[in-house]
Amino acid sequence: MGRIIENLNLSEQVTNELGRAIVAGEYSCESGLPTEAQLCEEYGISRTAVREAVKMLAAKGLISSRPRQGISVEQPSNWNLYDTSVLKWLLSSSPSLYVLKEFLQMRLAIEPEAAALAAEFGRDEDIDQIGKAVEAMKAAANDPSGSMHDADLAFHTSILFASGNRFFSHLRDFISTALNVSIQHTTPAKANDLAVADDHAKIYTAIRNRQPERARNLMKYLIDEAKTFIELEIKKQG
Amino acid sequence: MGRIIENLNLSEQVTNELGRAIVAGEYSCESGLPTEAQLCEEYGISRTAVREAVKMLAAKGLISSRPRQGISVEQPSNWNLYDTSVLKWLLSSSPSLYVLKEFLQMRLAIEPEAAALAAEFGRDEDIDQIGKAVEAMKAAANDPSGSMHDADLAFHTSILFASGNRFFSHLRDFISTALNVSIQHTTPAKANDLAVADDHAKIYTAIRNRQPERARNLMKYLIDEAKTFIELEIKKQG
DNA sequence: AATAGACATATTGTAATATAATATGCTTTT
DNA sequence: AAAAGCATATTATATTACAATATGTCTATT
Repeated sequence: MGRIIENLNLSEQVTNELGRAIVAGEYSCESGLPTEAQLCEEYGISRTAVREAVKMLAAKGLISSRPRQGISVEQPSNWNLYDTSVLKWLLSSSPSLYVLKEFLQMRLAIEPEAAALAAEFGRDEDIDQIGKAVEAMKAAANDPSGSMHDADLAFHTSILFASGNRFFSHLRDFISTALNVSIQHTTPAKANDLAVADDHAKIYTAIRNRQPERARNLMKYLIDEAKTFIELEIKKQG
Repeated sequence: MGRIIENLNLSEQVTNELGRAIVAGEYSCESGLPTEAQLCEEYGISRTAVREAVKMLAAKGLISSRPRQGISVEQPSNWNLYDTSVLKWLLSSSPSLYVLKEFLQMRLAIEPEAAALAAEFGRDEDIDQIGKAVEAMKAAANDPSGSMHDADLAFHTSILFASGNRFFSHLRDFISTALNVSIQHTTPAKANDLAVADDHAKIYTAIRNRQPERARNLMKYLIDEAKTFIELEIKKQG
């Protein structure tokens, strides 16, 4: 109420708040959600706004509503995890180290294959974009004001795009989120930045030289390192 | 499995129709969509229903709407391809052989890794489910009345589930859709059914015996065969 | 003539209210 | 005790009204 965050209109705000609450487990599958009328009162808004929020959450697989029965929470296995909002709500509620491990397992499946596809089928102009990202990483490694993080993101998303496969490209938000979480758990060792940039450059070169197997293996190695690091962290904490 | 209530309410019907039209390219990014008022008139329904449909489509990343500007179509790269509805609309409009190739590239990334994860971390009771699917495949191979297709689906989804990773499990609808499209393009060679069932059984055995690398490779081989077949088909037609 | 500001206008955003459809449980009937 | 029917709670749909917000046009000032 008091604080105004947002470009978001009313129903989007309610969607956010309800989505967060559902993913955080504040409403269970059994208990369900309050009725529309109750939600109206709770938020002090009209039924129109509530219903629009309900429809949006239903579109993301989080809830379903039926007459006389009310609004029920869908099983988590039906939630659309590849929806950016759902992912955001999930990260804001789960202990992120475990989610991070799941992220890395997915990245290990996706990214080496994407690199191989980019090397095999990628269009030259799309591969140029990977090169630009590598240059930006090198620059950021030398210049502390440059954003290594942004360049890193650009590198990985440009490879997904260069794969020429829509289903890979579309995972850019997913991978970006995974990288963001990764960063939060990685001690910023600026000294390594140049070595990291070099690892990335090697992948670019393999793609540029149309060496799918080499690109795949280098990418696999890159992510495996991060995974090993995280598994150590989990062992420490748990 | 097939709990399907084809009983769509009004806003869901409109969502379907508009979603299909958008994905089919009947509304471009530039032209945008008709105004809410026009849609009301076109479909002969109230603004409530139209707005709810618009909100659902916006939640799936297909459109966005702003005051005074109207409803605009988002760039296809923003569409949530991992939404079951969006996938359905996509398949109903695209030449499916090409989409099928993209599907298979994704499956080649996901499923071998999922099989390896299942072998490494899968819970025994989840692996049992894979075994049951294999038995069902064998039974269907001998008994023509049995559904090979359903058993095949169950096999692949149970491996995703046994991976223990939510992001893999959630791709079950995606993989199912891919398999369905595959089936449509595969000549039903009932004679091979027993051999096919045997290939699947080997993967199950590898997972059961906790051999991640073997499981990965066998699965890779299985999908690669389908991919090779499809690439031949594409060469024939194009 | 150029530019800032005011204003008209079209379109979505929000609200309020009314009625219909639909399940669920209770009651009545057999 | 089982079946039929009714009451009721809840979402589904429709209608109307007004608010908020951009966009373009017109006006006034320089």
